[in-house]
Amino acid sequence: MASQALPYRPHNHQACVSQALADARAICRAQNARLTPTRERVLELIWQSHKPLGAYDVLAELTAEGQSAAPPTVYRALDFLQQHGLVHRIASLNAFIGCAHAGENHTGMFLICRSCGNVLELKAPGVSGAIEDAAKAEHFKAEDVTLEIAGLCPRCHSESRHD
Amino acid sequence: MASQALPYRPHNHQACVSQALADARAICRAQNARLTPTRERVLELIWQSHKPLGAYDVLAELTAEGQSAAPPTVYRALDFLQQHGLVHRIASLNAFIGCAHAGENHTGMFLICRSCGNVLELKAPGVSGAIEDAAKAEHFKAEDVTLEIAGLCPRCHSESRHD
DNA sequence: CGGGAAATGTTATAATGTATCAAATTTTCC
DNA sequence: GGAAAATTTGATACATTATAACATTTCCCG
Ligand SMILES: [Zn+2]
Ligand SMILES: [Zn+2]
Ligand SMILES: [Zn+2]
Ligand SMILES: [Zn+2]
Repeated sequence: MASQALPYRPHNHQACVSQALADARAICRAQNARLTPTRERVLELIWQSHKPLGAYDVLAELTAEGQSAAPPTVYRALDFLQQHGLVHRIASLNAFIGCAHAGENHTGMFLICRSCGNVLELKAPGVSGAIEDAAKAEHFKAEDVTLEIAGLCPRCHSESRHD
Repeated sequence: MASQALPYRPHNHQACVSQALADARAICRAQNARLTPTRERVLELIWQSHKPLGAYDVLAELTAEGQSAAPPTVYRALDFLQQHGLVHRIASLNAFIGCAHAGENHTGMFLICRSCGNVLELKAPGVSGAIEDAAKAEHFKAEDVTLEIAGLCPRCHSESRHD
C-alpha cells in the first residue's frame, strides 16, 4: 500500500487518483462487484481533490459532461462506493470523500480543516480502541462509528498566526 | 449534578425533563442569555424523550399547540440552545437531543441504538484524550468533535438474541 | 419615555435525499 | 445461443432538511 500524501501539502495528486482507481478496480474484482463506468467516474470525481464533494456537485459535473444524470444516479453510485468501502460520507458536511484506506479494515477518523476544506483520514487505532472500550463499558454493541474533527490543519493554523 | 438515568431503561423521565429545564434556566441566567418561552418550550419538546427529535417534528408540535411557527422559529431556537450547550445536533440523524451534561465542559459521545432509537450521551474522557492525542500528532488544531456510535443498546441487543 | 439591540413573524427558496416504476443491460443456466 | 432472472440505469416526481431576506415586535438601557 502506498504511503499516504498529506492533503494540505502540495503533492502529485494525480498519483492519489490513479492509486485510488487502481485499488478500487482490484477491490471490486475481488468482491465480484461491478465497477461500472458511471460508478468509476463518480469515484474519480470524488477523488478530484482532498475536499469532500457534495452529491449535487458530482451531479453537476456529470451533467456538464453530457451524461444524462439525475439525483438517483449519483446517490446510487455513492451508495455502491460506500458499501464497498471506497468512499465515506462526512455527516457533518453532507458530503463525500474518497477512502484513503480502501481495503483495509478501519473506522475512519476525519480531520476537517475549516479554513482550506481539506480532509485527512486517519486510522488512529488508539482512538478506535478507546471508543470500543467505552461502548463495551456501557454494554453497547457498536456497529458504525462517525468520528469527524473540525478544526485547523497545520498549514492554515500556522498561516493564521503570522499574518 | 444528578446522576444520569439510562435512556433505555424505564425511569422517571419527568425528573430528567425537570432537571434539564432547571439547569437550562440556571445556565442562561449565569450567561445573561434569554431563555424565552419559545426557546424553553423547544428545549422541553427536545427532552420529551431520549430519542433525537427532528427540527420539523418540533415544528409540528409547536403548530399543534397553536403557536404560529415556521421553520426559522425552530432553527433559531435550536441554534440558541446549541450555542449555550443545552442541546446537541446528531449529524448522522439530522436530529437534536438534549445535552445530558449541560454546563460541564465536555465533548459529547453518543451511543445511538438502531433498534429503539434511544441515545445515551457519554463523557468518555479516555476517548476525548485519545482523539486529542491523535489530532496533536498530526499538528491539527481540533475545535469541534463529532462522535456518534450507531449500534444496539444493551436492552435491544439482549432481546434480539433470545427471540 | 426613546433609541438601539435582540428576538420573532412571514414568505419564499435552497440544498439534500428518496420513492417509484419503466427500460435496458448483464448474468445465469439450460 | 437464447430465455429467464437479477442487476443496473433512466426518468419523473416528491420528501425532508435548512436558510435567505426583510418586516415587525419586544426588550433593555439610559
Ligand atoms: Zn476510509
Ligand atoms: Zn487548512
Ligand atoms: Zn452534551
Ligand atoms: Zn435499543
